[in-house]
This record gives sequence, structure tokens and C-alpha cells, in this order.
Amino acid sequence: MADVHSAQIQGGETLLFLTDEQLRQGIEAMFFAYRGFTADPDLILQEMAYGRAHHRAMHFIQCAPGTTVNNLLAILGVTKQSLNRVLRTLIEDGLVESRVGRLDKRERHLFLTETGQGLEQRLSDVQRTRMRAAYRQAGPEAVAGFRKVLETMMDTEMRRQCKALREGRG
Amino acid sequence: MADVHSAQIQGGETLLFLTDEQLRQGIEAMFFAYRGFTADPDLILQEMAYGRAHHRAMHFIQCAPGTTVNNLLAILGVTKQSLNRVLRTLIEDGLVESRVGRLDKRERHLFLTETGQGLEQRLSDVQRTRMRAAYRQAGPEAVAGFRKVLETMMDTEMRRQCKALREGRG
DNA sequence: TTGGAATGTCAACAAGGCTGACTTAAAGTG
DNA sequence: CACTTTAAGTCAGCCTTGTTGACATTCCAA
Repeated sequence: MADVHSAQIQGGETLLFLTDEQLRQGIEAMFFAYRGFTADPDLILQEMAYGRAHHRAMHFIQCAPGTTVNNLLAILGVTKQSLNRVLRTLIEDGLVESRVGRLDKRERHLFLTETGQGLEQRLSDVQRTRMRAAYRQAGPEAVAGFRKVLETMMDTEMRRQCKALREGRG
Repeated sequence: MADVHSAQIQGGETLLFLTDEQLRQGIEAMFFAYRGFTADPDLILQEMAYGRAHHRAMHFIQCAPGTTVNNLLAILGVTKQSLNRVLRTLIEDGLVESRVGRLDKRERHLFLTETGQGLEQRLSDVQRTRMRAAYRQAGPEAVAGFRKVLETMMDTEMRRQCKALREGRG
């Protein structure tokens, strides 16, 4: 990327000279890329009258089986009423199982059933396929950079979220 | 990024060995990063009873002043009814101006008023600030890679969109 | 035993997508 | 000129997914 200028300073510190135009392009790229990134799962979800909210819930349950509702709320950053509506349909439809906690019986531990795992697999398959294609086209160095910037943005977001959690709990 | 393995093949062709886990991390990173990326403008928009839809419209009008409604529809990928609802309030509130086309009087050309430019500036400022911070933290090489992967994903999306346009028009 | 935390539920509402039907005006075409 | 197509706007109604607020239940812990 020739239009990202950088200057190496004495001690390894790096200054980036980024014009507003370059940043604007990055912003637009995020918009279009995110849209492409959700397009494939959206098609599958539409078939079965589910939405992105269902996908997100299943994704994070798959990723952390046995997680509690509160945990999921914190990760997803929505209200419990919003999440509950989604979880209820998933449980009714037999995609998610909610087990009462052994240690703390108020808590519900969430798991994907076999059916749920099947759908989650289908959804993440198409998403991974698309991401793999983009990775392959861009090359390994670009992928490393992509992940680094995204993880930096993600960390910032996670920190903001944790801060919000702490403030919320007093 | 040590966990992205690559193997250089004879003619400069590169194979990426990406595990499902690595791709999953990329997917999650997109989710969290996108959320972080929209968080700041959302706060400002909330103050004035606007939403992301208004932001997107203003962004692309600012980026291509004089664009037509149909153009904007194609870029945003929403229905004209959806866009119209947003445009109507922006025009009523004096942020967007709609001028009848000189060449083709059916068309309306869209511009941001001074007030509109002011708000758009405020919104993109906070977004650029966040992006600049992430860029700076990740370093110039990472930024180049980030943009390359995103542009690849974006191109894919834009091609899909153009294809849809062509098919839609017969 | 009482306070607070975790969960779930009901109701109402808003933003922002969608479809379908329809109008108006302008442009293109036979 | 008559007809069709196109650009834009509008109305009505629907869906998903977010929000608040109020409230019940259950259970842990002081």
C-alpha cells in the first residue's frame, strides 16, 4: 500500500502520516467489508426465519459452551430482554439447551444441541469460506496486518465494554 | 502474527494454511471491531435523534456531492422507501439539499448544506480519530495489510452488488 | 430473615430494514 | 403523437432487533 506513508524515528518509534482521505477510505472499507462478511450467513438465516441476533448467540455459545446468560449479555452488549427473545426461540426450536447451574442454581448454562451445532457449523462455514478467500487473495503478510489492526480495534472496544460493565455495577 | 503459517511455492504463489480456529478469531475480530468502529458516531447521532442510516447517507453524499437518489440506493443497498424516510428528515432538517437535475429533470441531485457538512464532519472526525489511534498502535505495515484484506473483501462485495444490479436490470 | 443478584417475562415503543401498490413527471421510442 | 419506461416520492403494513420499565421467582449470603 504505497499511499500509507511512514517515517521511522530514532528508537523504533513510528509516526504515521495519514490523510483524512486515507482514513475515509478505511472507514468505507469497513462498511463494505462488514456487509459482505454478513451477507452469506444472512441468506441461510433468512431460510429459517432467524436473524443475525440468533447467529451471534449461537456463535458465542458454540465458542464457550456452558456460558451463562449474563456472560453472553456482556459479550453481545445487548439487554437481557433482547437476548432472551432470541434465546427463547432457539430453545423452543431445540437448537440451544439451557441447564440450571449446579453450583448456583439461578444461573443457566447454555449449550448448543446437535441440531444447533449443525446450523452453527453451516453458518460459520460460509463465513469462513469467504474470509479464507479474502485471506488467500491478499496474502499472508496482509493477513497478519489485518488481524493486528482489527485486534487493536477490538481490544479498544473490549476495554470500553469492561469499563461500562464496571461503571454499571458501581 | 506467528500463528498465520504460510509456505512459499515455486513461482511466487503462496498457500495459506489457516485453521478454522484462526478464521473464527478473524470473524469475531470483525464483529467487535465493527461495533467499536460505530460506537462513537452513534453517541453523537443519539443526541439529535438520528441513526446510523442518516450517517451513512450523509457520508456518501459528502463523498460524492450531487449524486442522485438512485446512485445512493445502489451504494447503500437498501430500498428507496428506506432511504427516502431518512432523506426526507435530513432535507426537512436542512442538512441535505435536493436539486432537480438540469440534464434530466427526473433526477434529484443531493448535496449537504453547511449545517449538514458540519454534522458530517463531527461524525467522521470521531470515527477517524478512533481509526487513527488503531492505525498508530498497529504500525504502518499492519495498516497496509489491513487495508489490503479489507479492500479484497470490499471488492468481492462490490462485485456481488454490481452483479445484482445487472441482474436486476435484466 | 432480609437484601440483592440472576433470571425470566410482559408490555410498549423506536429505528430501520422489507414488500406492494400507487402517483407524478420526465424522458425515450415506436 | 401515443405509449412505455424510468426516477422519485408516498402510503400502508410487516418484521427484526434494539430499547425502557415494571414485576415475579429463585436462590445465595450476610
